[in-house]
Amino acid sequence: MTNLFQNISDKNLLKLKKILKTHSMKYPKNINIFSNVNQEDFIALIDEGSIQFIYTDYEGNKTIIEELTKGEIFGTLTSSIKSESVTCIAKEETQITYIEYNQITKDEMIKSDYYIVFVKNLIRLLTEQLNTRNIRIELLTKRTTRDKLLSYFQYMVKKTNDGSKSFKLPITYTELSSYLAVDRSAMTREIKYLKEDGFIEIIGKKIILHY
Amino acid sequence: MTNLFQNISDKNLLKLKKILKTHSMKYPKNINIFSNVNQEDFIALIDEGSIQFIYTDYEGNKTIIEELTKGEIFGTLTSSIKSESVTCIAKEETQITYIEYNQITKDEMIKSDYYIVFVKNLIRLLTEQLNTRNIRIELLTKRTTRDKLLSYFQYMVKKTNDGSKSFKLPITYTELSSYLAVDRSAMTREIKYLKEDGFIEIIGKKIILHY
DNA sequence: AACAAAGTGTTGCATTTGCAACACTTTACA
DNA sequence: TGTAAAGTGTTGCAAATGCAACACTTTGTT
Repeated sequence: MTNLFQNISDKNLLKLKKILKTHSMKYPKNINIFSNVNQEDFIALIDEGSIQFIYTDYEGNKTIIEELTKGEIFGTLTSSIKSESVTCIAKEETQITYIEYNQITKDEMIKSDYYIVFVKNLIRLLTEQLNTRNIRIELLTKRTTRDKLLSYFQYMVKKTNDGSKSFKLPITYTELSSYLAVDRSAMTREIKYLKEDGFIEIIGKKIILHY
Repeated sequence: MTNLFQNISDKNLLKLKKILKTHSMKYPKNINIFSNVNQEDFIALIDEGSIQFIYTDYEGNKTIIEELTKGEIFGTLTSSIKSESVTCIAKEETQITYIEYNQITKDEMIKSDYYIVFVKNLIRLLTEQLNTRNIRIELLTKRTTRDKLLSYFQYMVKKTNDGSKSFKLPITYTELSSYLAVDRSAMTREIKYLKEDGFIEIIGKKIILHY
């Protein structure tokens, strides 16, 4: 996992942040971030904590569009921040560092020693995010809940990558249903069928694949 | 829409391509791109034409995961290229320019005059792609075909942005069903209901919203 | 420790959806 | 220009799914 400021020494990091004129904000749990976004384009980095982008439809139903945690970035250039029906809330106490987009490409920045490293990190971070989006899209395009689950499980096993064909679910089942965009109870039912059919075995949050 | 080489003069572009050691390939229609990807990380730019990433499941069902056209980029860092079950085919005659990832951050490149511009373009292109992914995810997480369609239509009207509440469907209905991950015939049926319920009006590929 | 809030598992039922099959239209190309 | 391929519209039917309601468990907070 790339860190936006990786390979930059602490001393240089301070200088860099000064040049970029970053500023940080702390948000308590459940607080709505960005009640009013009408500023310059910016990049936001999650220093600590995690956030959720939640879509609320005309009937009040809520869907988690994306969840970002420590180390990930988002911003006016990359997210659906501008949409009225999407709110961004802090899932826990969260600290965010803001970097104005213009600052990144100004002369002083370009001439600095750490510019290249910073830009490299930024590009890598963006491509990593693209990857996570592509993976979710691949899952969401599955025709059935069963296929979504089986694919998600396989993906998690691959990601875990200890020799075993198992993994520990890193989120709640409720969140998983939201991630896969299926009804929670219907998902629970399908998981039951998967167990009955011998595809999987579940001990708490540990899921073992038999396929 | 950002172009990877925008704001670089033709003369400089030639120099830049030399430094980056780009090379281009032409692919005829329906040809499988990347039969064997085991090389360095690279970025691929579509100069001309368009490509599709197609997922084939164990039963042989095909799903279009993503479609990229002229000006868009993809590559080992950003796509599911490595997956065995995903193939990439040229939808029409397509020319692709390859840029090895290492070349972008080598000294000679960094010192060149157009480095900043190039990197700016690259970052903007990546964020644009992130946006298109986020939008598709927002559509795919809708609970029903009706909601997917209504949201997609609204998005298209917004994107078209002539005063009218209408737009011209830029793809076939078959492709739309794949994009929204629903059965084609079921989608056609739902569109019929939407017409009957007065939500929309369709003249060929022109879709007019009444909501 | 005590309570509230969130998460989980289950089920019946209505609705939506996918699937398959078919006829017809439009598009592509040799 | 004629033929094949791809796209479109339709329908019956079976299967999958969402929804609602409920009980129970776990987690979090004061």
